[in-house]
Amino acid sequence: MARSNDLVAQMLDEFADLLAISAGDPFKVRAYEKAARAVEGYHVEVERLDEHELDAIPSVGSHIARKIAEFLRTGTVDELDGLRSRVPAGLRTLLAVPGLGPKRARQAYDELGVTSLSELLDALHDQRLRHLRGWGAKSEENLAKAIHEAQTGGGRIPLGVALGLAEDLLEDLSSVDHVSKAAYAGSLRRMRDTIGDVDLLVASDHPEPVMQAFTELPLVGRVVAQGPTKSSVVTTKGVQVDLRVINPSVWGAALMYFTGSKAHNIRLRYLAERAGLKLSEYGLFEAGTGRLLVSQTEEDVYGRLGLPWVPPTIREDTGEIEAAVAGQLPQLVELRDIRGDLHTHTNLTDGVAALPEMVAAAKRHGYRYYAITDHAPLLYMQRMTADKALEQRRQIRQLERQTGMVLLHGSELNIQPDGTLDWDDDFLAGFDIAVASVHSAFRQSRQAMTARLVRAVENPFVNVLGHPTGRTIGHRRAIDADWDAVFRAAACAGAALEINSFPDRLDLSDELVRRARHAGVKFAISTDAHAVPHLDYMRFGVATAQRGWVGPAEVINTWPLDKLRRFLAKRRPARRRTG
DNA sequence: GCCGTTTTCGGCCCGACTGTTTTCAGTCG
Repeated sequence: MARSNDLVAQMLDEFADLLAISAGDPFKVRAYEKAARAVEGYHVEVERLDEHELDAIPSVGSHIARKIAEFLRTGTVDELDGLRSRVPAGLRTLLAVPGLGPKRARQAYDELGVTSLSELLDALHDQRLRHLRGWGAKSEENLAKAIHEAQTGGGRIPLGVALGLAEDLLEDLSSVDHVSKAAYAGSLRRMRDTIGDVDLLVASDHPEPVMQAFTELPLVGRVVAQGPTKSSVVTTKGVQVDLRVINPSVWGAALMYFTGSKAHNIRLRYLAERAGLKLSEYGLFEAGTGRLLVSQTEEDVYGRLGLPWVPPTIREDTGEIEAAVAGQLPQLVELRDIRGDLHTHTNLTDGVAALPEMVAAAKRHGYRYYAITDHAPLLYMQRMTADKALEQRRQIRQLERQTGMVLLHGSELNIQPDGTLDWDDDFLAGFDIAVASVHSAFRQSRQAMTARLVRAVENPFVNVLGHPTGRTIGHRRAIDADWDAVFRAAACAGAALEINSFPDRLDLSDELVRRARHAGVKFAISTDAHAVPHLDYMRFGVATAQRGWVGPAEVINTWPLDKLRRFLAKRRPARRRTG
């Protein structure tokens, strides 16, 4: 089930949204948002805390602590119910439209009675919004575009959400009688960045009770179809989940079939056909006699086709079959290869955990080294200063001595529209590592953006280009640049490209990763963690790297420390003594 | 609503960008 911290954070976010729509005190709105982030990232499950302990969470005071306690006790909060009754249901969903905030959502409701996305689309269609104060034709046009983009995102859900849901469901299913194996398949197992519906596979000799249990799970909102071996449901949150129950003896063939991709399966069946065989979800058979040859494990089936087992993350028919036939499947980077995280934040800027907590968590992950890369001054809202950075460096050195862990003091710099960065060279030279990222002016022309990124990666102090395209999945599209030119420049200048593991970023994307490889760039797979639980996102970044066919040698944070240090240092001019 | 070695009251993330406004409001990061 969902972590209690996430449920509480959702509750507080709803509080903040409804207050904002009700034109409440903006500082109060922010207080709820801040508390939501603090709870979400808090290292202890809030359901285990009493009101006094809740109050001790930074950014949670006595009032919010009381509301959290009420929520955990009763499942709701009186004051929130009151707010809900005063704000039309549906109005809140409009805040998810990029570019539409609480003020304008409220205005559309007050003056046009708009309470839902479909009513907003009607109003757009009738050109009624442009007559409201502060609106015009251009705002209508931008809004229509934003809605269109969000919708053609296609109802797909981010990998991280789908995986969490699948794991919750599998945990429930595994405890059902007669279930011998349970796994997720489909695009989720291939770790695509977004997932259409969740495919689950269960091995059992008694399918009916398993199906019955599945359709009665608490997460199920609606049963779309229910049969003895296949059922489809829609969860309470609107995600479609398909379950297939198969005999344990055909596990391997079924898992292959339901993992896909469709294109990969078609190629395999073609290979089988040419060898006088027939491949289906029930196994690999002799075409003439129909005799079953293999079906139990994926390795068995691939093996009988004359192929090594193909990792699910590359089963897209983009060359993996040919490589497998030739015995040249790439060695892919694995989570266990990762020796450290090179992009993380603390509460010195917009993280929610203090430096010692993050370092302790990194140590629990078994990392050999760990970089702290808080934001730099040009992201004004973070109020970073040189003094703060130096004080943090002092603390880091002290923590290194205390924990015996190798800590790299870094910074996440801001790439300005002209490609320049925060701080001067002397100050930059004091950092162990610098990640440079675009945080503003996302809509420059391709030419300007390319020049901007190239200038940034060519800066001798820049080691990693952070979340290179700036996309947030389902929300903001990638910036426009000549990526091949950027990749060439990065490879030439010795700057690594980040594969940001945050599930709504996954940036670079698998496709761009593959292109970047061809330019010979190195990668840094990092979490961009803003809280302790975010460190677990590493697996999403690793999966994205795998989808891009990346091997461990190409990933700088699989390297031993001395090799990593040489990579980080080699581009820098000899450091001038600054006294 | 949260928070505090300048404050228990009075601040609170600050600037860019966009489109609308004839001087600024809303949204975003």
